[in-house]
Amino acid sequence: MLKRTFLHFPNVGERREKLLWKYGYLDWEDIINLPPPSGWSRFWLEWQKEAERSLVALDQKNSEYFALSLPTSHWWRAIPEFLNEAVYLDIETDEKMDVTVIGLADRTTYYAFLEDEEIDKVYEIIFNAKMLVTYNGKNFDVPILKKKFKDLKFPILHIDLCPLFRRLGYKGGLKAIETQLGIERSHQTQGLNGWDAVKLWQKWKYFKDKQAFETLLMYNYEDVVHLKSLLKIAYEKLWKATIELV
DNA sequence: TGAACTTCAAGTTTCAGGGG
DNA sequence: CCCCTGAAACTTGAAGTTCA
Repeated sequence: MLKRTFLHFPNVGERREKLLWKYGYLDWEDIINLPPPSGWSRFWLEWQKEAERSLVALDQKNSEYFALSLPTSHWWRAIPEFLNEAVYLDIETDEKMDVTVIGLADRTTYYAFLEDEEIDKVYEIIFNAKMLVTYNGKNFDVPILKKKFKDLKFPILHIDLCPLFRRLGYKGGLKAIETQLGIERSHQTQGLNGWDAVKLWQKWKYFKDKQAFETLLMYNYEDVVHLKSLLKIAYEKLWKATIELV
């Protein structure tokens, strides 16, 4: 999808991009190798230069380049290209919005960090990622982490699944969407929400309730790994919706 | 050729919604 | 309980088209 994206070319919006597809210009190579459609020659040289720059950026796996040049609402187009370098993030907090658990996953592994424990490792994992994936993380997880850890560097390419699913017509929060898509929670965490996670932490912190602690970690684990399946589903649906309109 | 109209892209404002 | 952004609707402005 990324290679057939022209929205970052000067004077191209969704309308002209669709027209180009219709005329048979399907990716950056076509822009470089084919002559312009009649009446569009005034744009052609600039667009060819941008197509060249985009090919170089993709070859260098430069996710920042695309995040900075594409409108945020179309960042999802870069998902397949940076899937292997994605980091999935979900945090839990206490009632004062203080971080209690930082849950992270990369392509192969899930990590849970408690409070400030091993924070260097958190910095490293996030710093090395080329794409960040969250649910409502732009409004919640990222601002909270940035406030507490001021020099934590996030990838600019941040896929927040919340607005994407809303655009696809799914109402409600993460758990509601999972139910609609047939993604199941374990028996242990069934029916729990974010506020329950706050209470589980309190039970552990003040009453050393080991069971509550285990449940909290399971809850975070499921939140984080479900992001992986949701990301793929969102991409498929957005891609189909974009192509259908051509 | 120039005035009126059309077509897009891009900038601005407003408000509803999901996280712990 | 408290936290915050983004999409939609509307406006502006540049460039193109039509027609006398």
